[in-house]
Amino acid sequence: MARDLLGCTLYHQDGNMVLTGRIVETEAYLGPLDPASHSSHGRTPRTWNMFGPPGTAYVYLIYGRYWCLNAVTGPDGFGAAVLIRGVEPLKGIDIMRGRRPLAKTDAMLSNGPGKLSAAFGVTGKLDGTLLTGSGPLIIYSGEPVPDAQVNITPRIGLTRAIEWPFRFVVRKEKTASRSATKYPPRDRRP
DNA sequence: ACGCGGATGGCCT
DNA sequence: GGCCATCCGCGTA
Repeated sequence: MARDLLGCTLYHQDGNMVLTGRIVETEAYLGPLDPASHSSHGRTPRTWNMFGPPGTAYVYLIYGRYWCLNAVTGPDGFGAAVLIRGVEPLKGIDIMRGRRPLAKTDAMLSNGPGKLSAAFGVTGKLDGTLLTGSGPLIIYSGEPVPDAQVNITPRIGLTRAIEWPFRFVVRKEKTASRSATKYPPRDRRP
């Protein structure tokens, strides 16, 4: 699912504003047996919606400042999700600029999980909403990204299971998050 | 390009 | 009390 979410569209209707972007970087969290997954500590108040049905948004606060958006991908009650790590801004760029005035380029508006949430206005209010329906936050299919354009690397920012190759990046994307060039391209299959 | 440190607050033991 | 799926600015090259 992390692989196939590349190229999909992130859509957010925020009041009377519409923001969209193309997903260019994702990270997989495999559920309770994945030591880096929030779900590995069981269903707690914070991780409640990570155990929801597939298509649920799991939005959590990290380091007290930044919201991170995940799409639940596992079966209801299982606790697998994909972190959306990078988006190429498409619509509503002026709104995003107003929210992230320090961004030097359009790409830097949303090339990171905390950045894209800030640019799109995604907060904990959207935790638990359905991404596959007609709600304010939607992910829908877009132009598929061919395998030749997909890099697979270890995940980023973790303290456990850091070598697992579950990060997926559209190659040569300026909107990939930090450390996009840190890891060389690998086999396209984990 | 890369590494470091500070900000900052909720969650879990 | 100790994490943390982060970001930014500043230092060194």
